[in-house]
Amino acid sequence: MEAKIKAEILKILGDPTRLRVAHLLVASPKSLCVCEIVDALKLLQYRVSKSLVMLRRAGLVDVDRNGTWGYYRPKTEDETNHVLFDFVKEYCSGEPFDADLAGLSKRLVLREGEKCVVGFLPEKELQKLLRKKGVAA
Amino acid sequence: MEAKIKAEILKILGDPTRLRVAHLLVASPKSLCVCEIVDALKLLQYRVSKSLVMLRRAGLVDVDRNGTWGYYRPKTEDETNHVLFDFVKEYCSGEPFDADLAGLSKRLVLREGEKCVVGFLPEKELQKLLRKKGVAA
DNA sequence: ATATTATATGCATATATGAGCATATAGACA
DNA sequence: TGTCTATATGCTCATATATGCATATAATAT
Repeated sequence: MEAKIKAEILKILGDPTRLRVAHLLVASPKSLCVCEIVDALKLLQYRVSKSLVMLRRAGLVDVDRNGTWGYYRPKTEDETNHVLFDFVKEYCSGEPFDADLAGLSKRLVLREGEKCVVGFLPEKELQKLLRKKGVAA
Repeated sequence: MEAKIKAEILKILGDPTRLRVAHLLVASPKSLCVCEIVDALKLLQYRVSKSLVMLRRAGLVDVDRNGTWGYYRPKTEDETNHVLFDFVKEYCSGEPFDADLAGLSKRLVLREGEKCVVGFLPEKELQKLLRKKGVAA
């Protein structure tokens, strides 16, 4: 039954953590690795990791692995997903989604050559590195 | 937290029965009473009734009561819902959603003066009444 | 080799949810 | 009043899910 699958997918998005992760990926112009998502959303690593597993199982996201780092992105190859992604982008406005995106922009400053080169950091450490890069915290 | 509420709403839609009911209401040009939904979707009355309660609690649908009959409709007064409804309409294509709408059209033939005048019917009874009205089953 | 780091996962437990059935409520009408 | 009938809801059970923690895995760096 097709309704079961479609409902299943909505159920996956029906959790605050997963919705924030999905929204971040959908709204981000770049693939993101787990540590970047952790820092942007300020969530525990295992929570993000588990969310990504479920989003992947649901066929919503995919990962390009690059050594230890995994770069996640919305699975746009699947035509069916476009409607869903457009919706997520429009539906997830306001807080905390805006703050999530702001957190992500900051964190992405730490990339070097389009690559993630640090893991997830305690807030203080992140601020310090950002100052070093000359970015206002 | 706003994400919690938005996720909550998606979770409500994340169940096949509720998704079918929601889609039927969103796609229907008219408010529908419970018995019409039951016949269109061929589900048990208490399942439809419970789904409607949850959709109502989530602020997605509303009811105009008319004696024993309750006419349900998507709650469009809530601006936030428009994005959601547009999505549901687009996302819920194919089966069983198309068949649900077809079942609804047939059932709506039984209305008299825009009002529902019969409760939910066993399949045979429904067919008989439709033939009486001169509609191909 | 060893240590470190990024990411994934197993497990225990508490809680939530769905399915199914019986029954309550309340309006309509004889 | 009493009986239909449309709709709502209470209850129980089985299953599913979320949470939190500890730890596994596997690539990298020293």
